[in-house]
Amino acid sequence: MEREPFKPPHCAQCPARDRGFCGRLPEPLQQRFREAVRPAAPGRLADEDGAGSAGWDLAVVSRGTVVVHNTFEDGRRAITDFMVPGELLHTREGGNRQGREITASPDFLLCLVPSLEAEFDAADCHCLERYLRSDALGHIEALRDMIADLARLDPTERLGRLLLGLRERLSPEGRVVHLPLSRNDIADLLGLRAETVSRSLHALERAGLIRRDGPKKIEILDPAALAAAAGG
Amino acid sequence: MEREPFKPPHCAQCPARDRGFCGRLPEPLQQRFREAVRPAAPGRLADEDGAGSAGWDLAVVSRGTVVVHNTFEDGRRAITDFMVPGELLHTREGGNRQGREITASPDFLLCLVPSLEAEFDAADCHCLERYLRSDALGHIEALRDMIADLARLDPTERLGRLLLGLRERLSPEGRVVHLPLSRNDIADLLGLRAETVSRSLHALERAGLIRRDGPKKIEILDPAALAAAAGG
DNA sequence: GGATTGCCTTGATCAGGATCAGAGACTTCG
DNA sequence: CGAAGTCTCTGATCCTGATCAAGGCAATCC
Repeated sequence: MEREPFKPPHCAQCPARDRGFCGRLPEPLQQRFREAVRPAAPGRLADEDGAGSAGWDLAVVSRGTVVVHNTFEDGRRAITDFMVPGELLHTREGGNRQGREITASPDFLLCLVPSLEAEFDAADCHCLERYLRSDALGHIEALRDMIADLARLDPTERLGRLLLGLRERLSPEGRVVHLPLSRNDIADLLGLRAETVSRSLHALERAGLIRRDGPKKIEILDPAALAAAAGG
Repeated sequence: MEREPFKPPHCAQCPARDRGFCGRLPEPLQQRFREAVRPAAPGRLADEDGAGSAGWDLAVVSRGTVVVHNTFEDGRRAITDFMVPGELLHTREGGNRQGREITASPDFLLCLVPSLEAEFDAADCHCLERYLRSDALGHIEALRDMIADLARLDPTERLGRLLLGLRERLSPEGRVVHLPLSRNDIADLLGLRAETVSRSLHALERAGLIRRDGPKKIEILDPAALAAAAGG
């Protein structure tokens, strides 16, 4: 039986300790990674002028939800991406131009590695870079799926896929999803209005696919049927 | 005055020789890259079962257009991404699951590096990995912008932004854009129908923002005004 | 407690893009 | 050359989701 790997206090308390990016790293890199990572909650995640975009080489969401959104000149808003605990926060320096912002829920916490080269030897550094790129490529595919959903699915189908995606990311074992976003944010994420989100949730409930318990708590009664009803 | 760097025959003939990913590499890595890269036109870019997805570590589009599309169970189709000459083809092994495909125009040509580690020493390899990740992060931002457009812009605005984006990617100096996609493909890319694409092009023309010369050749008369009319 | 505020839900109406239908332009092929 | 096919464009109609409007509910504040 293997020895329990060393876990610094902040990792021991991390709700996403063994899931997500950290959990996917191979031992013993995972152990060294746990020692290098530092928890932090930057006052601002990113400035509008792009200056504060990246004071780190690598950031993992530990607690809370991080949201990426674009705002058009006339005020129209769209949420273009979001990350939950365990997921890498993909950004690059100077990436936050006009109208692009990154915000987070008030309780958020990040795990940061300010400089890979300062914390790891060349081999680990190289290995981490490959993992970072692999994660980025996976993220690209997730964004492409989002694009397909926005282009071709109706509101109820989009909502169904969002619920399934959230379950997979937040509680793969259970059937209850706690929505980390308000109706308005869900609308901005799915290209809808809040009223339509309400109506689509109602439709899913009437179809016997979900059950609602308050506005945020949603139980997926039949994941397979929900997936089938949401375009496969 | 610097000496003209060595360019293998296929690079000398490459329409995107100094642009895109290759052109952005620092000398002398660029030169070594040119020697390592091999032109190829794989019969199939990717299999449905994911087997053929990546027989290479790195691929740059040299000629033609590469298109990523999703198909839903009932036949609805969406183009989720596309690359033009000079751009990196971001994919990862096993990435092509059910309903996701990558295709290319008949004249396409890729530049491949089958294995970074086999072709470059550790330092160059590491440097290339960083460039690859940086490019992937830039691509993530482009996809996020696409998501915002699909979520919040009307058909004419989406088309305007597509035209501006194509100009920037294909001919930054000129004002004429040659559409690499059919009306149907543009519709699948923008979440519309081909009829709506036609009407929106007509609307842009009537507004004096573009001039059409055949279905594929479009002149942008006033890029700034077009940008303003397309949500900023 | 009562008032205020923010968020969610429901109803009625309206408009924009999908859908249906058909015609013209260009290419391919016999 | 004509025929068939594909692609593009235009017109008419319909339907879905946006918009406008109002009411319910919970948390916070005085």
